Amino acid sequence: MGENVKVIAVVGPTASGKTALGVRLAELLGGEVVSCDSMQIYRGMKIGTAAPTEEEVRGIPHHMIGFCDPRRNYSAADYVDDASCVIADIADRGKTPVIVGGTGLYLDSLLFIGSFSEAGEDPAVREELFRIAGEDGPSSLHAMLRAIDPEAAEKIHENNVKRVVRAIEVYRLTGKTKTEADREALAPAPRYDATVVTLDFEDRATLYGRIEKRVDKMFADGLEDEVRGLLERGELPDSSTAAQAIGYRETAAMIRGVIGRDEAKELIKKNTRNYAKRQLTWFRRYDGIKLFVEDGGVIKTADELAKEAIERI
RNA sequence: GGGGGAAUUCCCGAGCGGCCAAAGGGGGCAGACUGUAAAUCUGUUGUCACUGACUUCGGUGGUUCGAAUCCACCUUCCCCCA
Repeated sequence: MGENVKVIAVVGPTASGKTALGVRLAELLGGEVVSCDSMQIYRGMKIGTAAPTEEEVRGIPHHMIGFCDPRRNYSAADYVDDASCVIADIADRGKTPVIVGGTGLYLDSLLFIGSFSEAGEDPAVREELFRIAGEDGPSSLHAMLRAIDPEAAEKIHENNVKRVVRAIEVYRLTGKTKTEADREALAPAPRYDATVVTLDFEDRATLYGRIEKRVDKMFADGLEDEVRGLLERGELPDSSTAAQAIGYRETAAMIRGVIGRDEAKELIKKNTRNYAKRQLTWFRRYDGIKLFVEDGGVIKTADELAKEAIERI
């Protein structure tokens, strides 16, 4: 994987039309799609993650979708390892990798962070640290971090227990502070020659309307059955990353009778809106090509967007 | 027809004479993000000429140095008796 491998990345909030644009770009450029989505990774989670369908794919090969057991907790580091191989392979065959997805951390990791530190994960350490936070309060845990890595403590809010835990975990595992480990892991140069195309909306209400429609469609397409199946096969344990996915956690709660159907639907819509907002915030920092999906209130087609993008590459 | 209760900032909801532009929650908006990331967390949310001023707590009029808080009437809603 040389730095001169050219890739194009299509990013944007959920329901912005990334899939169609990605496919169209792949058609126009002679490429294959590499998904960058932390939940489409998992097997058997098609409807709720809006994974591209047979019809949407239009014969373009798609990678990094539906291959991981949902009981397994995939990570950003796993993604970089796997996606790098896929991209190298596509490039070797003389085709253009088109990265399509909405998971900011995965995209950053793949495109801009050289490598991860050698510090993996240790469930036992995490459990212990979470216990401390639970019993003595988040500030105690944060104080622990401050003692070993003041710089990280400065950056991480004490209430953000997950991150405080990770920072201490890195130290426990490697003897190096998180700050040191991250510094070492940063590569001097990005690993690809990447062009990032960011999708956005002039009017947020348009996006929200699309989200609403998409969620209704998911239910109509059988989201409930999909989730029930996962639950019955024991493939969606509460502790799994997959069980955190929007649409799945609410539907699971509905199936268990914790919330009603309408409530579940509304919750999914709201959570998806909030998620879309976070994605927008993340993607705003990228340089590259910014495309608005609408033009004076009219939604552009994938073809129009693709041509606009190619012109500006 | 009679009796009782309630109207609070986008929503729910506390406040019951000064410390109230008004707790808390929800929602919205903005931000952070290096192995859980569709996760996790932070800030902000009446207006402005913003360490201060101005307009808000159903409406009108009172009481008071001072009212979202007390009184009168009006409007709307809820409950009980008929």
